Amino acid sequence: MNVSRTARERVRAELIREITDIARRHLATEGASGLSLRAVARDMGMVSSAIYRYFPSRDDLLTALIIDGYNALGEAVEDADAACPREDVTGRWLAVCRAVREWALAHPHEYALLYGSPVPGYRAPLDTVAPAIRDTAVYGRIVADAHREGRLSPPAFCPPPPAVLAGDAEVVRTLMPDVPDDVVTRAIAAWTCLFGMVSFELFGQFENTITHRAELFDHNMTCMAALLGLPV
Amino acid sequence: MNVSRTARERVRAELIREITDIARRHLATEGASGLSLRAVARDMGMVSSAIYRYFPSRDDLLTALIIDGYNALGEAVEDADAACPREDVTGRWLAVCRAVREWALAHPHEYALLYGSPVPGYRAPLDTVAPAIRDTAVYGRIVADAHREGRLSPPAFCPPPPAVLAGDAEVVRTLMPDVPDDVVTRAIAAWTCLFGMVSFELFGQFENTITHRAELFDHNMTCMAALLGLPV
DNA sequence: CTTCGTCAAGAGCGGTGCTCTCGGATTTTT
DNA sequence: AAAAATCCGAGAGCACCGCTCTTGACGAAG
Repeated sequence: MNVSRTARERVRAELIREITDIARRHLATEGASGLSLRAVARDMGMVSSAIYRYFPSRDDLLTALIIDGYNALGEAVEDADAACPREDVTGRWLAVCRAVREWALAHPHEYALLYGSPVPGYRAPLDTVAPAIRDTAVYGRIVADAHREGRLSPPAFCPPPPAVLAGDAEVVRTLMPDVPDDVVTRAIAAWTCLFGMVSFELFGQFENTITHRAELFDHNMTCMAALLGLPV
Repeated sequence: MNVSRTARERVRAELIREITDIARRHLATEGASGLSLRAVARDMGMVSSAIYRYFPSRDDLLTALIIDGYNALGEAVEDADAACPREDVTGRWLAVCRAVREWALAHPHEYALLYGSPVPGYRAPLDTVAPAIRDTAVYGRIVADAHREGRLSPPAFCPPPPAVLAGDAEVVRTLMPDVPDDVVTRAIAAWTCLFGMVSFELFGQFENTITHRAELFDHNMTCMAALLGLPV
């Protein structure tokens, strides 16, 4: 009965994969709010109600796409990091930045789903948090490596972080062990600046202003590396 | 005939104002995608088709809300800047940062409309660009003032921006006259970091991680001031 | 062979943006 | 003052949406 059950399960898993694939294609062309179960069903030659056998609601389909998106971005970031020599911490940081930007440019609607305005009424389930920090985990490893190997010399012009942030820094340190508080806050600043740049570019804030976006991005991320204390 | 014409025009203008007010209320409670012309019409005791006499499409209503939002944020930023002594450039920068964050926290859905994922299929008309840069214009004035009065001493650890960015810097300089290229790129970095922080906080990226958000925000914006070369 | 769970299909509910037409009111012109 | 042009609200209607419920077919399990 195990084999027969897996027979049914297999076709079911196959259909789920096909639904998410088509949904991702729709997402790429129409955006999150244009994702319609009926359209997906139409593309599959199914009747719309049949989709509900596999995804109980539109939000559940969205959750699947969000998890896939986080994993895709996380994998891109992991690959970019792995392609660098481990001791070249600045190169790894820049590679991660570029990987985020390039993945976002290649999948704008998926990026918007992950880092743009939250979908109203949608509450991200807990299954999303693990994939959501794959990229951040890579980043934390880079900072931790740089710190452990003594390659981190943060410039002294920043005031020390207030003591009240120590608790939050403790939480962040689970991703970048042993890193001191002031480096933690700068790491957050650099990370938010990275996503701020990508979001500005993708969401149209650079329209009619910035034309050489890759160059500006690289330069600003290099400045952020310097702010972090990485050798530039 | 002028007075009679304005009679009609006046009730028309009044209705337009009432529609946008109700729409803004709906936007605040349901978000952009929950904004429905029929619901607005229902709230006004009107029939849905009547709304189209005043806004030819949902996108036009959205445009009105976007323009209002940019103006509200711009005004908040202008007020915050004006409340500071003109020579306290660092204080003005911090006041602007806090004004952006506080306005965003008070009007999350409007902020999402302005700086979040673009509404698919929606193309912002040209009327939005002037209100859209009110806040940036204030920022530019602060940087320009600081530079003109010799209060800007950018730390030397950043590499100079590549020459290819000179053209873009020229465009940005319309908002911050006479500022050198390297300060322009840092100014962009600080500005994107500001909105990156606000977006991260508002869009849920700090969930389960950062609890003292105002303190982290202030500290990071102070670091950005230092990066810019403002006295800290 | 019968029972039971799974599934596709269809009808239907209430909602959406948007269009069109039809009268009535108002304004403008003659 | 009468006639013409304009504006406007109401209603019906189209095609779409998410979602629910029922029905009937099919295959696996006892």
